[in-house]
Amino acid sequence: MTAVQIINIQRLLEAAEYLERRERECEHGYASTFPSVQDENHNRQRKLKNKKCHNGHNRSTHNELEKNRRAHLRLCLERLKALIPLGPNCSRHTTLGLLNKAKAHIKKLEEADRKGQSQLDHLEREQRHLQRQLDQLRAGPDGERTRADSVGSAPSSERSDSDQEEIEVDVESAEFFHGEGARPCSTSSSDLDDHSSRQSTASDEGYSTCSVKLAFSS
DNA sequence: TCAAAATAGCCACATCGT
DNA sequence: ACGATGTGGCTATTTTGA
Repeated sequence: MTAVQIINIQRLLEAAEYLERRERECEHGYASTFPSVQDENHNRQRKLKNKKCHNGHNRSTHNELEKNRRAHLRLCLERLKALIPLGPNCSRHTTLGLLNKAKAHIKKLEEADRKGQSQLDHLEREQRHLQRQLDQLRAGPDGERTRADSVGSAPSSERSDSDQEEIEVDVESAEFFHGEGARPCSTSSSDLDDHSSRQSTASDEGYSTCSVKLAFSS
């Protein structure tokens, strides 16, 4: 089906809608304009003042607009419903209940985000601390080797066994956080079934833990 | 340019059906 | 009790015509 055919069908539907509305409005003594030609006749019609309606809206048009507005509200509510966990008895929810659940869910997400950020800060501080320790160990007790940029270079053959051991331990801890810490609030993440928020959280954590791993495994 | 008219959108209330 | 709908009123914005 081509785009032109789709447009034609769309116009047919609009025409049918118009005829139906026209027929309905004739019963009440009003007349509405065809939507697509409304723009063309816009100026001309503006000049013809509607004497039946002092505010320019006839009743059925106003009702249609109001129905559309409420349909849009319902659609938004349905979309909202799809985004929040509704629990076991999700068959029937009032509008008020749904909005309250959404509010609680947003609060929970904000709290999870705050905790995740806090853990990220803690891990970054720990990383800096361990990096300093590593630099000190490489420099040695006499301070002869002071190359701070030797972390990213190839492993030296003169590295001591204790250095090697500590690096391996750090890599393990980094791996642990990469696997387990990707979702820092794992205790509460089981009930967060919002895919988008989970994705964003996981990706953020994944990025940070990746940097931790790179710093230690090089 | 500006006042008046037209239009769009929101809200509250009433009523009806489930 | 709750949702859907009709209705009138109000305000902000846009359009029109002098």
